Amino acid sequence: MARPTIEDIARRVGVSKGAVSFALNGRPGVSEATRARILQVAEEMNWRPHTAARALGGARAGAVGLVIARPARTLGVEPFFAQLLSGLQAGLSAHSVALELLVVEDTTAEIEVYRRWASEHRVDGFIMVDLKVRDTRVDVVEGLGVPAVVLGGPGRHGSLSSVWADDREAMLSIVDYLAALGHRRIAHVAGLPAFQHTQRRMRALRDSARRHGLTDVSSLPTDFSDAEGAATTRMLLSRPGRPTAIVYDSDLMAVAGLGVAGEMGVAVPGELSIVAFDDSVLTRIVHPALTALSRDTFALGTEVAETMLALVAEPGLRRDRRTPTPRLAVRESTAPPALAG
Amino acid sequence: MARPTIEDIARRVGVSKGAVSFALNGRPGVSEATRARILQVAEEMNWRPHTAARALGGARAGAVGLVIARPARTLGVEPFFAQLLSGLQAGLSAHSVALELLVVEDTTAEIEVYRRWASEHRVDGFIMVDLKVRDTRVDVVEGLGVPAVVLGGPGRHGSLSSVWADDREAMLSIVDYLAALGHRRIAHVAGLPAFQHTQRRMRALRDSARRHGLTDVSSLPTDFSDAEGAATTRMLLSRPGRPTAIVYDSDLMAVAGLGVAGEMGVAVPGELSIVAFDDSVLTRIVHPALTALSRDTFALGTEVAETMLALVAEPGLRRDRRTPTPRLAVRESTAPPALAG
DNA sequence: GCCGACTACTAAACCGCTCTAGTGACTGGG
DNA sequence: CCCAGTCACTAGAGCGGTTTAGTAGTCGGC
Repeated sequence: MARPTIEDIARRVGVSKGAVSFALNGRPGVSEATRARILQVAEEMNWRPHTAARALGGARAGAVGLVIARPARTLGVEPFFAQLLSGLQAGLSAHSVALELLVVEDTTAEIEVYRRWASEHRVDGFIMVDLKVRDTRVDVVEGLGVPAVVLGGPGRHGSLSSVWADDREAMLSIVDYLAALGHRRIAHVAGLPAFQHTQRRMRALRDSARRHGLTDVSSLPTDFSDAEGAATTRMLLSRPGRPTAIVYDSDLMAVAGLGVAGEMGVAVPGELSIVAFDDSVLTRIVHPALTALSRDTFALGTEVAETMLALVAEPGLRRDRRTPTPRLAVRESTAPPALAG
Repeated sequence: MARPTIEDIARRVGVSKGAVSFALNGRPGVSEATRARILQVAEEMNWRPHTAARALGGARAGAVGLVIARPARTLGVEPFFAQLLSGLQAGLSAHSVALELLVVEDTTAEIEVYRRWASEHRVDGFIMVDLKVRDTRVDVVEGLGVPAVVLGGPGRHGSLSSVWADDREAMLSIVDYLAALGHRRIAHVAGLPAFQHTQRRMRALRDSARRHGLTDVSSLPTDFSDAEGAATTRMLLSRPGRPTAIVYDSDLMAVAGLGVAGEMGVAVPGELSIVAFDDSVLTRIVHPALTALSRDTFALGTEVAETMLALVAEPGLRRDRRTPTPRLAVRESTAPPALAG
């Protein structure tokens, strides 16, 4: 038999389609005896629901959408995304919800996809990342009437739910640590300034510097690429009064920076301490291993997934979930600064 | 208006649903004038097809499935997958086909997902990776009657289509190069021996060694993790008569190996040459940059996507596509072996 | 012994789209 | 002038579920 439908089951059991539907969905309207028989026959015939048919009736699509606006080629290099994806997967697949993934070039295209997917009834909700300072996506998605979870905060994300880690606290802990080691000239190789989290980190750095009375502290924006991370490092290390410590907004840039230091003969951690704002194998397999802010990105993903599922189950709900503040994993790339300097 | 349907359009234009359907799908049955009016109204009303409704009629689902059997946490670290994903995305989204991604624990679960998705009519085809030596998935998917593309070959993948790069040629070119530099003791830190591509590479290495008259050449299987890559390297470097060159089956393991060399005070490339069988930013940002087999994984992804789309459009088609043999990108990690040895 | 409430079910509408069979108007050939 | 053939379009059946309205049958209470 090609693909049994509930009609086939109904015929075989000798009841109506409706009864079968009730039985299979565990809702009242059939006796326990009948339900058992129906379930048994369904099992025998190896019946599976036809998702399209279900979705047509106005029910769930059984999938959530993740749209990432980045040049497609660069997605591959960020361990963060891959980890996040894994976590999302784990959280969603436990409930048999699929993840529809799409990488687009820019925010305009991203919005277009949200519109399309929503109207095509393709997904039950959206997951949004990389929130910008003044993000046009928020309004659009709010207007779509489809649940959405924003990764990142606290910040301007309107009425949408969010899951976030405390970037500010994290940055403060890094500066505290470096200052305690004796560093007074600290540079911050930041990410795209358009992003909310970049802004939060830059602000935290400034505040912390003031608190510690450090005057030679600065943030330098980049586009998150290893190329710009390396170029910025090269620039920092070749100017007089160079920093004794650099904080990188991603592990990838930190590793690129470490490469530059090696190339320029700057000893790490002897002459330069390096801290990465993100952790992954990357920071552990290089030599020296990098001190890094270790947040469990995988867990972050599962957290987002769960929030998403809760929202889908109960529309109108709003949830803001703060994940544990990441802690600093101290490795070999940080040490007190050289006395000269 | 909530969500316009073709019925709404039909009413507004003053024609029947059928006519609207014909017009919107560019098939004959309506005059050009009517078609133009319908398209215009559809545009005005911002109509979008309801994918579920379409799929219900027996048409396309508009998505293809990729199931990866790996411990979810490890997915994040392989640049290869992320790159591949990007390429797939690019190829599919150009035709508005979505990618349904699922990470499962093992092959049994993977097969279960294929079965479920096929019977749920959720996807139009499957993309399979990591083919094993005797892979049970092939038979199952063949029996499902859903088109599938296998990444990797040439090998046993039954009647399924495939896209592959020539691993054998690639390994031969690496050994040729190392032999030409003067290396005679070469080790190969391989991946999981259960995989077809691992077997092909190991066989190629053996054959090539014989051809070059090299006797001290061996392959050591690992699980592809950075941990086992590092451990194997440690073992290799600490035994007497250690290799002067190591070929790693992935860029991640190569970088891990480089870290071990640094830790053990073995100079690269002075005392040890390192070649990675995969390329990504990883190999370029470390210092020294690694000589690597550079295949365009992104392009591989788009190639797979196109093959998939062709198969969906024309069921029964079978295509075996060989991609360009990857070429060796020589960087700083390879040099002639030290004279002493 | 009748009414109302409840149970266990059936029949059929409905979701939005596709596609086939059918219809009326027009055209052209004999 | 009639008939076949084409064209442009309509009506409506189906796809596989969910859901609502309706209907027997049973039971309990007064």
